Amino acid sequence: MIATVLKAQTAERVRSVAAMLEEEIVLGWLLPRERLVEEELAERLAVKRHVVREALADLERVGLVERIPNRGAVVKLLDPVEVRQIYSVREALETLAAQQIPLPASATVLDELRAVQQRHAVAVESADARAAFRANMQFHETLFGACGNPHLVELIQGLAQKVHGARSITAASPEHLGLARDEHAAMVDALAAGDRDRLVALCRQHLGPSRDAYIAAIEARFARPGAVIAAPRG
Amino acid sequence: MIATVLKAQTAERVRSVAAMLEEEIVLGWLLPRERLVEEELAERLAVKRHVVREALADLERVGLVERIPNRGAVVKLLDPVEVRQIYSVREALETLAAQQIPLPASATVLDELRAVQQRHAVAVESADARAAFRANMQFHETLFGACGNPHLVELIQGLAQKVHGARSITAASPEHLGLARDEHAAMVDALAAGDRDRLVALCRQHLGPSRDAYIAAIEARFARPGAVIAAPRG
DNA sequence: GTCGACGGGATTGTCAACAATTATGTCGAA
DNA sequence: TTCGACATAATTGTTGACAATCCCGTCGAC
Repeated sequence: MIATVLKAQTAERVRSVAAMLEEEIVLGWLLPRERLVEEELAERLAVKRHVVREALADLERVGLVERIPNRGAVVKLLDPVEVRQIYSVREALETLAAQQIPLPASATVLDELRAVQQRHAVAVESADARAAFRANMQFHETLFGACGNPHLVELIQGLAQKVHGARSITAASPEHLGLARDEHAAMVDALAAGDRDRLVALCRQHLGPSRDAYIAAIEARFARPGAVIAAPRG
Repeated sequence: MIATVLKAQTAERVRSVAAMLEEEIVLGWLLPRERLVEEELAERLAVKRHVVREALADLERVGLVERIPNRGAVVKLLDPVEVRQIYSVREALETLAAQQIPLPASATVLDELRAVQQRHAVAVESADARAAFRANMQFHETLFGACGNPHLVELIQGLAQKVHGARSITAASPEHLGLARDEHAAMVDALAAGDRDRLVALCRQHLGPSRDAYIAAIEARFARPGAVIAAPRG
């Protein structure tokens, strides 16, 4: 949990701190609505306060964190409506990307994908949530990166980041991790076989469980007394 | 061209400065590859350097500006490949949004749209590029905002911002502005008539001219000697 | 003449002290 | 007890000074 940044330009340290905080959020170390105090984080991560400040600003832009002037930052909790909206766009974008991947996939892509998938499987096996998270991210980056449009990939990743706050539920659950691993394997098969319809369908299915688990968790664990549980929507 | 920010929280001042720089880029005051010196901007906009710094970080994240460590920021120039990629995604997202707008559009939306369109028409008539730009932005925000998914709208706006750097070509051209005005009018008609196919087609068509003008301008005016003109793609 | 060392100037990056703001706790009066 | 005024602590926001870095022109050695 200790930062390993000794000599680096600030920009990199900021990214590093932001990434670290993001992981802590995904892994459930930092829970929604939890306060993020600048000085405390600065000391814990062994950086100066202004670096933490910039990192928090970044995370706010991404949508993982909420900042209120003069009051500080907290881990953002999405309400179910927002989650559904985000997943709706994710589905459209990932479908779009999947449709543009040249099939059958190149050996380069397949090799890298299989390597990453291997790491993911190992991480799942050993219940290493952090490693699983990283491998999972890299799997999707590689997969969608194959579509050839970096700007599309950027959007897909940005949307994935937004719902990271809810990830702590699925990121540690063995069933979810195992399911994800199997679905990844199926995607690689579809890529190799050049079966576009199956690939697209798999990408779409892949989103469902995490979305539903997230929404369920919000309603079960983080619901505010008096908070309105909104109706489903597009 | 003078900032009118007297008393405000820093966050707002940062947004204000970022918006001002964005406009100067769109209007051609700041050209691609032009340097953005922090102290100079700070003095010109009557804010502290630290505010300019944050604003530049924002614009970098958006993609309007490029920052190199220890060397500062410059207005980013997209190459034709990137422009095509971005417009490709824009088309997909705007189509998606247009398909989700409830038809026929509500009176509220139509009224606001017509009001904004009116302002846009006036601005075009009087060749007020800045007002036209603002009205244009607001028109699209209102239009796509009607789809009901704020996250989708956010993505659409973000992509539009990315290509602002090239906007200086079309933002001042009377033909382009006039064409945009007419197309906006047609969109409002389609919305009122509940003609989804026409609406979607119009949104798609609306993107073409600015994209082509941008690419042409890049190749004609900003091409680097020795720069490779890439083939069309995606 | 070309190349590398060197220095000055311009610009960005870093920092810690200070100011401003908000939250929290205490006390007294009704 | 309950409420509000006030003081105090915790935290964020702001600033200017200083350090580090890079660009560029100059000069000297080969």
